[in-house]
Amino acid sequence: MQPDQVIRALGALAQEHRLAAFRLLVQAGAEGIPAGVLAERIGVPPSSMSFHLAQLANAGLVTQRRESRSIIYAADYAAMGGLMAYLTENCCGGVPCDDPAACIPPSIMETAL
Amino acid sequence: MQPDQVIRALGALAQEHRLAAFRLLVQAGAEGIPAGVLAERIGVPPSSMSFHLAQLANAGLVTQRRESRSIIYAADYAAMGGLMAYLTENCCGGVPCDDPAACIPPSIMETAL
DNA sequence: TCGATACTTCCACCTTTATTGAATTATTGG
DNA sequence: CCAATAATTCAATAAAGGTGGAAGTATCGA
Repeated sequence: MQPDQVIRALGALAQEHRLAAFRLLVQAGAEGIPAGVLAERIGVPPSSMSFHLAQLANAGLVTQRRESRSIIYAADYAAMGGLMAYLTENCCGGVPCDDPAACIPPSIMETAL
Repeated sequence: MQPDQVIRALGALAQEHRLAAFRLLVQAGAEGIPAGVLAERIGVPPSSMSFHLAQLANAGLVTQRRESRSIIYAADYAAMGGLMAYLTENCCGGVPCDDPAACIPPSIMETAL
């Protein structure tokens, strides 16, 4: 994952409404959620929701597909995994670690949760 | 970790120079790196570096301590762990998972890396 | 106490991002 | 084709974020 794409992804998630939308999509799974439903659940006008979804899509965090009149958005788990990997990369002083949970000491992990 | 703090953390990382600084600090470990060294390595003026470090500190991602004339910054692994936990929370449809690597299907994980 | 070093704070300027109503495009049922 | 539905694009505005020189604060050595 390129640094540029990582920054776009982080920037996309660093916004109240987009973070809310992404989490709803992550929970929804492959089935996804139509744009209108997301707008209603989050409580923003359709035009605002569309703006935010475009940002998430541009960051590669979500996919979109048309289904009749609706456009259905779904979380892209590959992108999410890539982001996580980038953030935990080198987290033990340059030594790549497969398991972030093991990379960050458990004692610290507990206080963080 | 509160949503508000998550957004601040994501926003702090969603910037070229700050992401670079944070990664250097993550690799440096508890020893940390002085502000001036970070500024030099990243290639930004001291005042800009100070601005960015303040954002990272405000987000709780880094700690600072004075050591003689230098102010030394270090990554806060607890905050990093908390952020990771928040992002992977509910990533399997509401079921909390201890191990994000297991949560995201391995096949997808590979294509992401 | 002076001068040098290491940062931070302040300030003005500029760029980017967020918000919404209104207009536009795409799709479907009658 | 037409009206209704679902979303997006446009445009104007407001708010937030980034930059870097200049001035201010803290620390140290002589």
